[in-house]
Amino acid sequence: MNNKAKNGTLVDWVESLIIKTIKENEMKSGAEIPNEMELAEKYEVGRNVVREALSRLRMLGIIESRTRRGMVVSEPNVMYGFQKVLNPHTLSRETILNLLGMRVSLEIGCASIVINNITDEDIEELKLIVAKENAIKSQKIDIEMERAFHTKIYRVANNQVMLDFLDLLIPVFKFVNENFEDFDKFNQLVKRQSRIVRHKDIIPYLENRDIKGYQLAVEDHLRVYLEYIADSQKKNKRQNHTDKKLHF
Amino acid sequence: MNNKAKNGTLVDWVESLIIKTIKENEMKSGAEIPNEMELAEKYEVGRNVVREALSRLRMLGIIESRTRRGMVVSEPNVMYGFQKVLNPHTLSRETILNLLGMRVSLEIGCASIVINNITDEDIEELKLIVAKENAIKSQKIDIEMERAFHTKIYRVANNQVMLDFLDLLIPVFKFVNENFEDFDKFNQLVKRQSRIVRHKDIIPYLENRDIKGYQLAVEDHLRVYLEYIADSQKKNKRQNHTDKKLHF
DNA sequence: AAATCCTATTTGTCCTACAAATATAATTTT
DNA sequence: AAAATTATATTTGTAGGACAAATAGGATTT
Repeated sequence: MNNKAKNGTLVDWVESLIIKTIKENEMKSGAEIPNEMELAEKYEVGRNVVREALSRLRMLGIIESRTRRGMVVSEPNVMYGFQKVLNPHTLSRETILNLLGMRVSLEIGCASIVINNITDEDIEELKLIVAKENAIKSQKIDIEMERAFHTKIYRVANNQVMLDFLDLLIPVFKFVNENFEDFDKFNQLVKRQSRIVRHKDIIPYLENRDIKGYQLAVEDHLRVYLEYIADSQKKNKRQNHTDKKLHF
Repeated sequence: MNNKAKNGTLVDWVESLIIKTIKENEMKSGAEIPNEMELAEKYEVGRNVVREALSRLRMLGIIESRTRRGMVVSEPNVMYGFQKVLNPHTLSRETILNLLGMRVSLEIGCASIVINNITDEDIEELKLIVAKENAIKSQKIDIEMERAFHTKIYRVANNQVMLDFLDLLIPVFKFVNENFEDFDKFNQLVKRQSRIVRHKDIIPYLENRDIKGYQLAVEDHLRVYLEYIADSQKKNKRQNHTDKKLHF
């Protein structure tokens, strides 16, 4: 087992080899992985190196390990690693805008799936959420209601991965609202043009199972973001600076 | 620094503390992180534990480290961790279908962004791809062309994260085509209904900057998947089994 | 002032040791 | 003989020491 660490570290190398083995052998969830000492001998590295590599896979949920019982391949939650990376403060403005774009696209794009799946009870639930939304005027609770509404929609789409993904994006959205100074301008601009489509305006399309109407309504509902993204892409600057304060 | 490892391992605990610190202090890319020994002392754990935790963050791109220069926070590629987890053989059928659904939704949903951004040169490029596609009849190259076309579309959307995401999904799509026995049925069913929309059928809508038409065309282009997803969600079985062969 | 060398620091790797958990084998009890 | 108990061995989790490689920063020489 030579060809060690061509460029990166031994840990990177071992990690890639283990992943490669799992993929190439088409190992399924439950398949056993050799213990740490065996792997260390096989790859001719120290046990620490193997442990670091395995620790990474363990974090992603690719493997599981329990004392004395050894390690097995496991089915990861595909969004688990993603979550740790979604820190708006470390992401570039560009990446954040890209994520915004994905959220908007997903919501518009899943229209036909939503319409196909939605039941009358689902619609009743949505109406309830909207009713609460209208009753309370507080801005902060508004965000919670916004979330409740969209979560319900994704749940109708019957897509847990998408639900997880979009749930992780909520803090990113919040961050844009609170920290991107130029965003508020767009918010007010769109308001002035009175193109605002609220949740309650969307519901009729769901009731009529009108895919195109629903799609247009959602698009208008998310208009602010679409405009903001379009505008930002032109400028395409970075809003990211380094900082060397003492944090720990 | 008590409250050690309530439930998980020390490594999990330290990992979460470091991530927490980075988030709560709003540390930006470039901010310095204490060295391994300091962290070990701070959290009252061995250096190995700290190293494993840091190794995980390093893998995700959350931090970078160079000998003697210490470690700094860095901007991760948000899709880097995702990539390692996307092994169709370990994912459940349900998750794979969810991913299919996301791909389809993204492609339909980014229509307005695409139409807004696309230039005449982009359209010429797409025509070139389609021309090649028509010239060659081989199935295998077809997949490459399929990829080239969609990659170009996402590139027009000017969204690198989405491009990365969908690029990672390509092997998953391939897997569905090759390994989900019931998928071929749908393929042929849709073909029989002659609802097939090819890439060349899509291009006119782009030329006319017709968002709705484009959206419908893309939806039809991906009809197989929509139907397949809808059908599978009804059954919602698992197609995942354990396997204990010797792989290493 | 510039170039060179030296030293201290920090990450990367290897190693040994032991605790905790637990699967398996050995022993005792019924 | 079967069941329950105990003992043993194995494997992961953690700690800590040692050293190599790289290199930032200071000391020395040119």
